[in-house]
Amino acid sequence: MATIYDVARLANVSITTVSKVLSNTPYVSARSKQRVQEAMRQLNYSPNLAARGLSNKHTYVIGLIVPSDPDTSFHDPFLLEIIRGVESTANTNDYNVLLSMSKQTNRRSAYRRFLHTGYIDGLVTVETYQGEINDKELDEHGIPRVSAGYREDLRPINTVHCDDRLGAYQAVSYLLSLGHRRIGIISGPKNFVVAIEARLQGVREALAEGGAEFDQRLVSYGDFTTESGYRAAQALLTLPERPSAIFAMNDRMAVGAMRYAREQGLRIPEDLSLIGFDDVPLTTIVEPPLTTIRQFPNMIGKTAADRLFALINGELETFPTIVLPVELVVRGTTRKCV
Amino acid sequence: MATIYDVARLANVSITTVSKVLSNTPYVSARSKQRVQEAMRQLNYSPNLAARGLSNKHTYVIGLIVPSDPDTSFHDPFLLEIIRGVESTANTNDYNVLLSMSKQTNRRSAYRRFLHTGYIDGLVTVETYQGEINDKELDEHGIPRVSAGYREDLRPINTVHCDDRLGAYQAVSYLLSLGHRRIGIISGPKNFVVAIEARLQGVREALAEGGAEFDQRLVSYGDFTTESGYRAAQALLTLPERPSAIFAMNDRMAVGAMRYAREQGLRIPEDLSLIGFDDVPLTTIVEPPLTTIRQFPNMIGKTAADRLFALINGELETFPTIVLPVELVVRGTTRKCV
DNA sequence: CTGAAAGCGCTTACAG
DNA sequence: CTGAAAGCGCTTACAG
Repeated sequence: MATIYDVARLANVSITTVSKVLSNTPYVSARSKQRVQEAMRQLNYSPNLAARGLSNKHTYVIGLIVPSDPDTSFHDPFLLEIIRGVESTANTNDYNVLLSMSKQTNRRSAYRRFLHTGYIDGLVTVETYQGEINDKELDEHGIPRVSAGYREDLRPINTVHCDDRLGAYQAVSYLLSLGHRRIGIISGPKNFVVAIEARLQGVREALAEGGAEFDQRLVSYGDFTTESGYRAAQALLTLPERPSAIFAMNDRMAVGAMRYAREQGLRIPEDLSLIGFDDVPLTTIVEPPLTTIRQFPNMIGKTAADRLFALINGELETFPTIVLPVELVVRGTTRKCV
Repeated sequence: MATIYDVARLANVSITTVSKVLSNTPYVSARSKQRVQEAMRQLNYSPNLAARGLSNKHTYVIGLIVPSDPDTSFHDPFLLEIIRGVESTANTNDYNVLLSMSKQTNRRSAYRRFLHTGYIDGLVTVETYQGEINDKELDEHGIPRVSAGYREDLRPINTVHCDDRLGAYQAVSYLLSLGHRRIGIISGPKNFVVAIEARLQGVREALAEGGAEFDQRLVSYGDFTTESGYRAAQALLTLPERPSAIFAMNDRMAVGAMRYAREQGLRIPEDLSLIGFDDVPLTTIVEPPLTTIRQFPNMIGKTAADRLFALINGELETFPTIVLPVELVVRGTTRKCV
């Protein structure tokens, strides 16, 4: 592998000059510049990033910490899109991304490897359950960081997520517009970092606006798995006065609910309307395809990375939470209440 | 951040000595060793990897290049498991992993960033379509590399994948044992790197052994998406003498086939048996749950990383293809032929 | 067992 | 505009 010395020798200049054309400094003669560039091409030269980082204090890599509890694998497609978003904008900025999916127990060591070894310039974290990320530790370290995806507004800075409140509001408003009055809610778990509270708030607002009442008995809690959706639907549909529609806080639980309803001989959407959240590929695989609230995980990843680079470059000291749009996608599981 | 100088000063030794205890060299007095360790703890010291790498020629990071064509997102859960496997064994070896999911067009620059910047000690690649990876370029570079997952045996070294032939053999043998004689095959695309040929070979062997004939008209080609499975099933089920069972080369196509069959009023498994490949979560979400051939992507990732470290450490010069087990998982879509 | 010194490949004041 | 020199934080012969 060619080094800066090889280039300098071939171009007949000093390594300082080579370094200057590398960093695009203005004060280099056109002649030197051209010769250096020619030499670089001939030698197929790329600067060694470790060396550059050592003198630079920039490593040109960011860390990406994502949860990987196999039990929460429900979010795979969503998660993968976030990763992909981060990765693609990192690439366009000539940055590499170091990935950590370590389990809870290894989290600490992931931090160590990432932070204390001087390997990264910044960090984006995707959180699901509370307590996964140690804010204090990270803040003390002082590394630029942005939190992407699920995170609730515990910390109203440097985070980007979708408009959870609005999504839930749209879902319930739509059901109300179809004439549904008794609307069951399948919520996510309370210790989940995803904005359960924000979504419930959206539900309440829609209900209030539609002149319907929020009934706590119509709220059932799941853990985002299909099975928990099945059980939650069971609780909801065996109520004395069963709901005519259900809004589930993710698609998988909606699918679980769908299965339970079917087993009970309920037709969808004739006897029960159903609406999910996320818009993962699964929604168009089930029959009928699931009406849902779409999120844009790729955009979440891109935005997070973009802001992180602003932080790293000092263009930003901090930034207020960025809330990304959601949209209602009407498919086959919703229908007028009869 | 503390440096090796800080530690040396505090422990009252030279940095050489600190470096020695860091690398666990035997010839250090117990006393020095203890003092150094104490100092490291007090300062919360971690060696700077860029510096170490610079003098070492080891960076302690491996690259992971995976395909990310949105169109092939079908493999997400499978892919994520491979990534997770690689990452976890990298971690236990104190290695970090640099991820690249660049699109085809950016592939080259991913290589550049990874290889020519001296950032990685080794590489694991996950390939899907032919031509995604430039073997020649990589071989010339001479970096240790292993290919994981889908890759066909074009290059019978340094690759790890599942036993494609056996999987297909098991699927078809099972259908034969249920009395099926006319068995439709929904194959993957021919330009896919996955071992389509090996699987077709397994099909032929099973058929021969069962005294049935291989009929090319019963083979339909899809591209691994649900939609292509739907269309392939259409081709197969409108044949003059329709098959009583179908083996699809992935679960998504099997699900597409399921949908088409249903639309035609065929009951599953009463009128048509169906068997997939991979065993992704989807299999247990559809109704009835899909009989399939299970792969172990996490193990593929782990094994690939493990072998890569052997390559990096010089314990191995090269290794012959590692073929991992598969297993038949009987669920609800297969039944005796009547 | 211990440490001074050179070197890994770059960048950045600094002097010319 | 150009280049000699110091320094980034480590490791590794080498001499003691």
